Amino acid sequence: MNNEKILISFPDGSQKFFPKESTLEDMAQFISPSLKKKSVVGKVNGKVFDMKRPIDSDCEIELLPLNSPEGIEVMRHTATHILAQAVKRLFGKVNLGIGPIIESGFYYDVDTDQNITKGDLVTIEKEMNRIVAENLPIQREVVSQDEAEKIFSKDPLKLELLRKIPAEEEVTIYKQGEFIDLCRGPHLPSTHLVKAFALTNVSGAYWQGNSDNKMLQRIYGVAFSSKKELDQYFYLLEEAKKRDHRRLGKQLDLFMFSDEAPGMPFYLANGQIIRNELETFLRNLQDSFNYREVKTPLMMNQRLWEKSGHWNHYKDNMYFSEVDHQHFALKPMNCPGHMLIFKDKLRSYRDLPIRMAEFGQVHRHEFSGSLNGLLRVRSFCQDDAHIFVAPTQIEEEITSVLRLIDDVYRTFGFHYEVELSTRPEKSMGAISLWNQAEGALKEVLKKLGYDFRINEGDGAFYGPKIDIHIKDALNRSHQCATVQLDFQMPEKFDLEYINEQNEKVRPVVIHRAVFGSIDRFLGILIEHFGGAFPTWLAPVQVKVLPVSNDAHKGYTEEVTNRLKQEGIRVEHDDREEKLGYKIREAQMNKIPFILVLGDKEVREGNVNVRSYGEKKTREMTLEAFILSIKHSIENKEIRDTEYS
RNA sequence: GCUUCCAUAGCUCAGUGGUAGAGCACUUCCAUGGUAAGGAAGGGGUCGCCGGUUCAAAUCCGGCUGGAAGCUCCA
Repeated sequence: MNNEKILISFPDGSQKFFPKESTLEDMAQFISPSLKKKSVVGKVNGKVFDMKRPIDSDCEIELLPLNSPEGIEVMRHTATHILAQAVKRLFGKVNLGIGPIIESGFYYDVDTDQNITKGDLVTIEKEMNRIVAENLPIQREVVSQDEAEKIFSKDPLKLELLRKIPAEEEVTIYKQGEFIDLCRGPHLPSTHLVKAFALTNVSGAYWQGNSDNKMLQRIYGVAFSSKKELDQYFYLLEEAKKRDHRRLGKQLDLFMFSDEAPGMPFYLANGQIIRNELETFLRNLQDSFNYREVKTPLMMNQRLWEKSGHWNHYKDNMYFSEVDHQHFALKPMNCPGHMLIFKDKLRSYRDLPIRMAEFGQVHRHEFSGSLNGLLRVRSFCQDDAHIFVAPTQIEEEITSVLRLIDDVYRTFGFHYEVELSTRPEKSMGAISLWNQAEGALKEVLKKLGYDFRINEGDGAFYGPKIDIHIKDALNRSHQCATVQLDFQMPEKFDLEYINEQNEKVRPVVIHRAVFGSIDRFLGILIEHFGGAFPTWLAPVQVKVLPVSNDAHKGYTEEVTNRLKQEGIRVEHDDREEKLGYKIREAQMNKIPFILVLGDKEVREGNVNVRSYGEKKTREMTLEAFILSIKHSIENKEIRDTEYS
């Protein structure tokens, strides 16, 4: 210890000298013992520091409690060390990979001969709790590369990580009890501050995310600053499970799957109604944006795919068939078909832009392990369109596409984020063209005032793209719409139009989809609305129930027929069952409106209306009900109950 | 495709080597007039498929198919 002093500034503006090499813990202690007790980590000039890390120069500090965002992150990080320590204690010979924090928790990748199963998680958790109870102080140490290599000489994965650390960077290790880990930190001062955690899952994960590498066992956990938040987490998980589109799809008879066609959905009558509504909605909107709808074959000669470049980039994911010694492929995309339509006749600049839309069924052979209900399938319907434009029309046309997308998403109440994806490694065409295309997209987004994120290297192989991510009712993000610029396809297919100077020139193609996949979009809608669809989408919009079949059958039939005439999807439940039974069933089927008709309604020519999710009923004339429900359907009103 | 787990009645699930169970749904009968389940009886399963171990397999082992959570991939 020397006598040098450093000047420390606190958040309230006050300042004080401390001996050099003082720690945040010392400073907290100075202010008050209770602050020291509460603080688990701190910020030094905005950077998160361990409580016990010596400070050697003047700075601004801020002390943070466990329930601060930084505190929680550091706590999760410490939790993952405790996990690794527990696994080492229990399984002996274990090599550690990486153990980062993720949303709500953490994981650690471990390499061990022993197979860790979900059942082992309980045992590991117990050991973790023991380590927490042991209240092990956590110590940070700066070491040299050489020292570190000695420490981790028996840890091949750690050595690999260590050798990737640039020479100018400090190498730090963290110790708690017998456990040492290579780690950037920071960490909590002691293991007992990890309060509320649970291990959730175990799965395989490739070392360094590369499928050529060894597969490690990844143990997942969640951790929060209080037991209450942990409980809340599991509660929300339960809620999400209740909304799972696979479960609701079964419960509401929307769709099914069969072993005879893995990854390919069968739509039941109820689900097909919703799909048709979605299609009709977009078809009408596209009409107003001057699109023309086409239909191309499901299967085309393999030659076409070789020509388009899909063969090279995508053949492993395509389905093939051989008939009459000819090789055919099921289309994985609609674009080549649309290119053929464009080429079918001579085009003039006066024809542009040509907006060619198709609800096209595509087949893609996805890995069996990635299939997931309607969200990830092997056959789906794209609301695809290809817009052929002159280069000068790009900006205007993209602007109009983004307007269309906005119209659609607003209808469902989706907020969305915009992302620009640039040239991937496996790309086609000249880099200068790519740069030009990326520049054009950026320009439009800026002009429209979108706050967009750039996703380097995530573009399609033929061009950069704008992806739209929607946020659902549980605040989960889904990529749906995409707008892609393509200079390659026109080149490959030698597309031309005649310009003002009577010269043959190349058009540019804009690919775009709004729902993306109707199947996937339906899956997202099911979860977003929890199965309680807005009236315009609901498979059954009104259920008509007589108080007594004997006395009110005539009137319920009359009302049902009247609603049918008005184009409303209505069902009449005249089974010999109690009224309460029928109401329960209608509610469980999440039908927007129940009409109960008895003596009173017959006498007054009224209907008694109960909306989904509500206990209260309203009495009104049949005509008033028709007017109101038709208004709701025409305006595609969103019921507010689905956000509750 | 890879790792781990799972597959029992239409659905949700119980059943750890000795003759297949529950609730809901379904069928029949009885009852039945006002906003979330009226009562009784009955039918229904080659325990995903194929093979092995065993006197005996839903149960143990192997393969296949399908599913789940991740990883990888996603034009």
